[in-house]
Amino acid sequence: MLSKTCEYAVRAMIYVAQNSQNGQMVNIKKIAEKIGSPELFIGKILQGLSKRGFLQSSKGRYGGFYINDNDAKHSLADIVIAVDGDKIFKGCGVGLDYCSEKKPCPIHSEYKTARNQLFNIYKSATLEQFKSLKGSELVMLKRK
Amino acid sequence: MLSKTCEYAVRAMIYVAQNSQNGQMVNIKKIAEKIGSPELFIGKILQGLSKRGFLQSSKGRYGGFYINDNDAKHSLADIVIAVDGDKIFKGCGVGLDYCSEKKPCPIHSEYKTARNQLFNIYKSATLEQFKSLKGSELVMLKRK
DNA sequence: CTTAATTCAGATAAATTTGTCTGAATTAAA
DNA sequence: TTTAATTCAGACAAATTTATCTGAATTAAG
Ligand code: SF4
Ligand code: SF4
Repeated sequence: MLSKTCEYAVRAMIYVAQNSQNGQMVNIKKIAEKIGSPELFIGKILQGLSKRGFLQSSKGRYGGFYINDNDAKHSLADIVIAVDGDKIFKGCGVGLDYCSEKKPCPIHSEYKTARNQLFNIYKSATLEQFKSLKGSELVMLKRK
Repeated sequence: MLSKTCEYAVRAMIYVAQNSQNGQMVNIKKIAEKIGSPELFIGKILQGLSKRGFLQSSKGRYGGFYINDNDAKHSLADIVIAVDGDKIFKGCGVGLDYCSEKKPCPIHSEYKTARNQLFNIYKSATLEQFKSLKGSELVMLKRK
């Protein structure tokens, strides 16, 4: 399961991607409102991702965040790993440090398959894909 | 991803199940040592599960915990849900409150499939299965 | 140039999860 | 019956995650 920080990050990135067409950008206030997160918190999160090059920011009045064509190539998995690390995609089903392929437990093989599948889902879902969902097909990114 | 509490719980339950043959029981100290958890913490966790009927306890000197044939029918999913709730098996891939089947996002359908598969894995892995793994085939339940 | 709105940086605070302490109750063995 | 080892209950503490505050730097518009 994703951390709250990571959930906010993914939802925000999707929202920003969807609202970055031709020079458009969005500010923290709007983002927080749309994804249902604390304003200052998602601010911090995006500032971090921005520093690491996952999205662009523009300071000063009328500034905000946006995602260019290159940024939009990132997958949800990229974001998840950037924020939460890869434990969710690589970790053991019962919390052991390393998957002991030598002496696998009963669930090991199946668990690994399911985990890989989960990874593939997040990995093949790019921001670009979400970007192309417009208007009525726009996903509701706010909880409840 | 499971909480630490839940990981300890699952590993402990597996260990207790594996060491509950014909009247045998194990105490907290031994369990903690074998699964690599803080002693008092796994104590608290098992006391909770015991109250809820997931395993049996015997107080006083030479007491400890054990899992009877009926308890051993429980699946890992039962334990996970008891400790962490079912969010991990039912929740949304990006942290929304409810899966909106009406307007699904691009990952919805696949995500749901993977999530269900994960559930089935934990659900079909019973303590009984682990119990039958003895001796050299015994799983290493300690981290690292 | 001034102003207002924004990102940014670093400190702080609140909430939750994880872990510990203390002592009471229980029990089997000696 | 005494003793030692255990579970149990409830309070407490530490660590981590989540969230907020404060003020500085930046920038476009007027
Ligand atoms: S064999 Fe099972 S318990 Fe061991 S690392 Fe793999 S998933 Fe985890
Ligand atoms: S459609 Fe996607 S975002 Fe919406 S609830 Fe389902 S998994 Fe979550």
